[in-house]
Amino acid sequence: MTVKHRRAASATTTAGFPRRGHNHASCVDDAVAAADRVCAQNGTRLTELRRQVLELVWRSHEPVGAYAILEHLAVDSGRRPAPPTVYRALDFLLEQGLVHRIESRNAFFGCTRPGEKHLFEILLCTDCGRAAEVPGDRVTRAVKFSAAALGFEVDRQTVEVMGRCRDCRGPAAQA
Amino acid sequence: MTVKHRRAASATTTAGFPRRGHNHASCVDDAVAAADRVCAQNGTRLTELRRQVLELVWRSHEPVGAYAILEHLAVDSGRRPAPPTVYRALDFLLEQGLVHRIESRNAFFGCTRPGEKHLFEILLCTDCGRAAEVPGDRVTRAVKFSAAALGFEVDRQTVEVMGRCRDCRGPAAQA
DNA sequence: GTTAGCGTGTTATATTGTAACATAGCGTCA
DNA sequence: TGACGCTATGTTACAATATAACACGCTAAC
Repeated sequence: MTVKHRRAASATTTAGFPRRGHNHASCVDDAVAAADRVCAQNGTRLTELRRQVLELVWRSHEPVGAYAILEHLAVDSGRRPAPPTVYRALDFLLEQGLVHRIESRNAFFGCTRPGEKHLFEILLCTDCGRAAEVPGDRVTRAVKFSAAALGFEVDRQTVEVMGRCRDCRGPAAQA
Repeated sequence: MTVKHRRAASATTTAGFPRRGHNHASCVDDAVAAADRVCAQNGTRLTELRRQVLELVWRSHEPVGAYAILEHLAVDSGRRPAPPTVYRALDFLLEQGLVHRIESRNAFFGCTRPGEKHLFEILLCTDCGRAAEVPGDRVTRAVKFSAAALGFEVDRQTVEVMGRCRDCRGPAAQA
């Protein structure tokens, strides 16, 4: 809650796929800390349930479905909430900009730049299943450009890129 | 089936949103003609059912859901096929590159460049509900660029842009 | 005319998402 | 303090989207 959180450098703020064997616990911790901060700024409440759901989204770097979260909640806490409970928590987290929705998978994953208004693209590795968020400035400009040519006013955009991450491509791509 | 179809200029090959009051029947006709050609080239069969589904996808320039297609089939032809029937036809049309899927809507709409291997973006007008396909070369380059920086190998991409089309923005945007 | 392969039909069910209403917690202010 | 209002969560029921698995029939090739 103190000011030192404002620029806490960490794995979660790193664009791209994290290295194998990275300290994932700190990804989660950072995400929760950032969420606390963002909610405080926005005057909203990161309740216990919402925090739990956020942690479950951050359980790995693979996008996670709403019903998978529901399962994990059941396992972790013994109670099994009904779907609306999970969807409402996810809606909240989406509104606060703490998670993103991946349309092509009907799944969610943790935002790596919480609290910053930002446009982004999602890279999805079809081998390992992980997702990574990368800044979308360049793509956004390209989108705006072609839209403008048609008199189309851009409100928001979804860019999801399927392919293989460096780790899955093997040593050849590690350069 | 004759060679004159190969370059039939038409509304369907126009990128962007068609003008209000355009001759939509020719959009549909062109789409079916192109489908015949593509299937002939690919050695696949545009069966009656598949043609019907394609026509229903082309019923308007708004993306259409699988169950809406199912409804229309029921109305148009008296019989009500089960969901797998429609999904199989849609899968076929997707494979042949005759329709696109809009992930953020769970809906489908007709490809305006059938038979050409192409990368594209989808513009979705949140006012009138219409979709338009536009060439995605610029966006594709931007996507490749940021992916390459992370050693990510792009296979395919989904770019969906929400906003307002020129018609819906009114005269100010008609310039 | 038999047969292999493809396309479609059919049944059942899985997966994802929401509407609508009930209950509970919690701060505020008369 | 206790009634009120607001937000969050619980609960029930259902809607919307999608697929698995197996049956049947057509047709093209031999």
